[in-house]
Amino acid sequence: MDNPPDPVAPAPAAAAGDDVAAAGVAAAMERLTRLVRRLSPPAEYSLTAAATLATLERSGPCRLTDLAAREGVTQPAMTQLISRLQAAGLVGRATDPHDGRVVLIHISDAGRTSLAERRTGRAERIARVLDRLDPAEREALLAALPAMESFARLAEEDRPHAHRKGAASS
Amino acid sequence: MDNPPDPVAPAPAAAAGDDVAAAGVAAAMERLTRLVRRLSPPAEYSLTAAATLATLERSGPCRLTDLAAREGVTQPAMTQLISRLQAAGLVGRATDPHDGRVVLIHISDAGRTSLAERRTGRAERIARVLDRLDPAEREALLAALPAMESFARLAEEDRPHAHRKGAASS
DNA sequence: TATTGTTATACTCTATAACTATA
DNA sequence: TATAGTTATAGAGTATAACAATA
Repeated sequence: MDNPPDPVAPAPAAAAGDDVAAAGVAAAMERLTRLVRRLSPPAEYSLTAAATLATLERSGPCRLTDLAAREGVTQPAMTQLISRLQAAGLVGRATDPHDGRVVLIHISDAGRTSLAERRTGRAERIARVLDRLDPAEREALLAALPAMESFARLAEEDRPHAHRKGAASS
Repeated sequence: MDNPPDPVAPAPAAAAGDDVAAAGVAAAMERLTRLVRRLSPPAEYSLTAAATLATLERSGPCRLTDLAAREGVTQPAMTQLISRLQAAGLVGRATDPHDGRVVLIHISDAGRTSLAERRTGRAERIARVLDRLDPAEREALLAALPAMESFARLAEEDRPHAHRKGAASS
């Protein structure tokens, strides 16, 4: 694939071998990302919407601000997303009795159903591909699932500060 | 951020077979997708733009229609994307001498440089996370990279028909 | 005053439909 | 007529800034 042309480049907190490993992981993630869009149903709702629903299902009612932070979007963006989801009947709003400012979002039964259907559809497609994968590779893929979970968790924790993103040029 | 104490139960660990496996893969992909957006803060250009550039770099000059099909977007969308990338100096257009209708897109040196920078930046972040991953898990993740490649390739072949509208779920 | 959330506005990206040019 | 690409227009999704309500 791509070979880092400079063997010097001392990464701040990474060993030398990790550079190559990271490049491989990066390439794989790039490819898998495109894949998700293809294996997902024709965009009944967006990726963020699906992720938000999943979070609500997994963690229960959640404040809007927390949701926004968790999904990596701004508060206004989450307000609008929730409004769309609410209009579609997939989530509900409720005010916190202890704090009048707070809005608690919860997934509805329809939301759970929709999420389940989406997952089923995608799982079917994935299963079809897995079925055609080399057994050894399938084994390797499944063996790496816990690692992916850990990786994702670590990566989500790894952003106390926004790593100098150069003033977002555009 | 404050409380991600979920004991991590992505798949109801059971030896049921491909169904469970697919669900696990689906969950991992869902999570990794969100991750890509966070680990790719450059936002210099979109995910599709990056993927398109990568395709052009990997496969050489390409017809616009082929690019659109390959990236899973419509022809007009690709026309506009290419126009943006061309305006940014990252790709170039050329007419096919054999067929006046055809437009061949090629990546420019600036495009290659930009792509390399993007990859480097992301690889650094990934390396930082990998560094904190449990050695056994890191091992498992790296061992699964070829499988991910194969999986992605198979999945891309698995769509003889373009997407149709309606009948979204399942 | 600080927070939680909403509204206003602008921009990016994508899709469908209609169009031009070449084969 | 069929194919390759563009233009026109609409809509989703997001961000920043300004605002209202509650603590």
